Amino acid sequence: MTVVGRFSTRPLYLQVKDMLIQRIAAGAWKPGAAIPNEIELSRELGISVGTVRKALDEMESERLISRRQGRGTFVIDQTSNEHAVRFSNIRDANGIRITGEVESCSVAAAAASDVESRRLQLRTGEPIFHIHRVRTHNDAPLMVEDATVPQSRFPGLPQEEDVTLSIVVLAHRYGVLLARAEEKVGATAAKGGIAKALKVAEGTPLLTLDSVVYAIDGRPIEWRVAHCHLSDDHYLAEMS
Amino acid sequence: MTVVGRFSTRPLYLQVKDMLIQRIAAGAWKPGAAIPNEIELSRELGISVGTVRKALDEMESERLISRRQGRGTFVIDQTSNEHAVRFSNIRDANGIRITGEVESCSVAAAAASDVESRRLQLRTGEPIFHIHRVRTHNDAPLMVEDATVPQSRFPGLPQEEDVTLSIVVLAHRYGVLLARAEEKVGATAAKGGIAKALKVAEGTPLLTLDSVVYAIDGRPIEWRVAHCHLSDDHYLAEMS
DNA sequence: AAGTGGTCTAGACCACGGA
DNA sequence: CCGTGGTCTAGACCACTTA
Repeated sequence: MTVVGRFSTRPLYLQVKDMLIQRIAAGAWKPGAAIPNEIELSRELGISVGTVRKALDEMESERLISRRQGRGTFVIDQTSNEHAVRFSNIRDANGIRITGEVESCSVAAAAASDVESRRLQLRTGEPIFHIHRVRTHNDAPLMVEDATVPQSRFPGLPQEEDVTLSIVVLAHRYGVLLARAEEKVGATAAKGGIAKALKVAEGTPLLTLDSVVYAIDGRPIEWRVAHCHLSDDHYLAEMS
Repeated sequence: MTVVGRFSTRPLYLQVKDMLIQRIAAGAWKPGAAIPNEIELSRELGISVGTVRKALDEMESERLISRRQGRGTFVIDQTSNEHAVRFSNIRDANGIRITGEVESCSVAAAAASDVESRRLQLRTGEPIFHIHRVRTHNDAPLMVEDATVPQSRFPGLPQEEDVTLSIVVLAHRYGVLLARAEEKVGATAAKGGIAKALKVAEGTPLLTLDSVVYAIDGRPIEWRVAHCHLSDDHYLAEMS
């Protein structure tokens, strides 16, 4: 039996949450698998069920687990279709989130420039990867994107053949749990290589997305600048 | 003493929440005022403190109240600067949400067209108001917007001199509590009257916002189409 | 010091899902 | 039927704010 919280002022339920998050990130339970029930967890930790419940409730609201009455509590599979697109606000005509399919892709190692280190909260010169992608949807060009990620979080990335993956799936493979993203949206005129890649005339208005994805520890994981040409698709922001 | 929940299967804490929301919408407590403490509410309703607490926790997450340890629980003032801009994703250079200042404004009564009735979940022909506004920020044109609201929710609106108000403040005056909004974002080229109003050349890429604001009962309150020219400002979407 | 919300406990019973 | 999470209770003590 593990007793938590004896020497910390951090609320017990947050300590429980921290510990469970760590266990999930470490892969103690596979995605989709059930975790021990409330009673069992409370016994294991030597605390009350209500405290475990509060930790689990918060984790559910952060999309780390899914709880269903009568069935149990399950680790969410971040790589599933449903969750892999959670940081894309682009939706098809049916309102389904899409990311498109990667048509071409290239990776290069580099040192962080001033602006890159600022957006990713690194020191200038820290090693990073640049990932360039062209995405299509229904065989039509959808977007051109340039992503930057810190090498420290994705060691050995260029060896992987997985740079076509969405950041959600990629982060999952490297044991990074994602929490949220911020995306600046703008309108600019297509020009040069971007117009060519998207097969539109120069001057066509494009949606530009400048987004940063943050891990559960609050640190930035990916900075991405994308230029999109949306035909049957649209960008949908939700506010509450 | 009021006893709730005897003849309903709806969870007690949701009934409590419903009742408190109704009281707030009815103006039983003024914005910014403290509501009775947990113990008092639980005694008044003849239920446990934990149940009251669960209702209040949900209401806080929906921005209806604000709770502060040692002070009390307060009704949020939706008309305050902080909350009046909550459905605008446009931010200034400092990252502060802005809506701009209304430069010109006009209102007209009309019957809902097909598309309007669809977006606002009305029947075609139901009475609506059209509100046209031009907004500036720092003396530069910011956006041209056309809003549509159902007359049923805002009886006698044209008599008011308040059509320059944001939908959040307006809804508050008519006893409507807002919950969330959805906004389609696109990029189009400026033309005609819109280019003139925004003082930009024809063909300039503009951000178009097509948004619907929903009340706490889930029904649409406002449909708005805006064309924005953002110079020092930007549009920021947050995802989680 | 008094009053508030925040945390934590240790139960009880209910609603749901699957065997 | 059993096991799960969901609701609800009735307390205790703590941390914070204000007077």
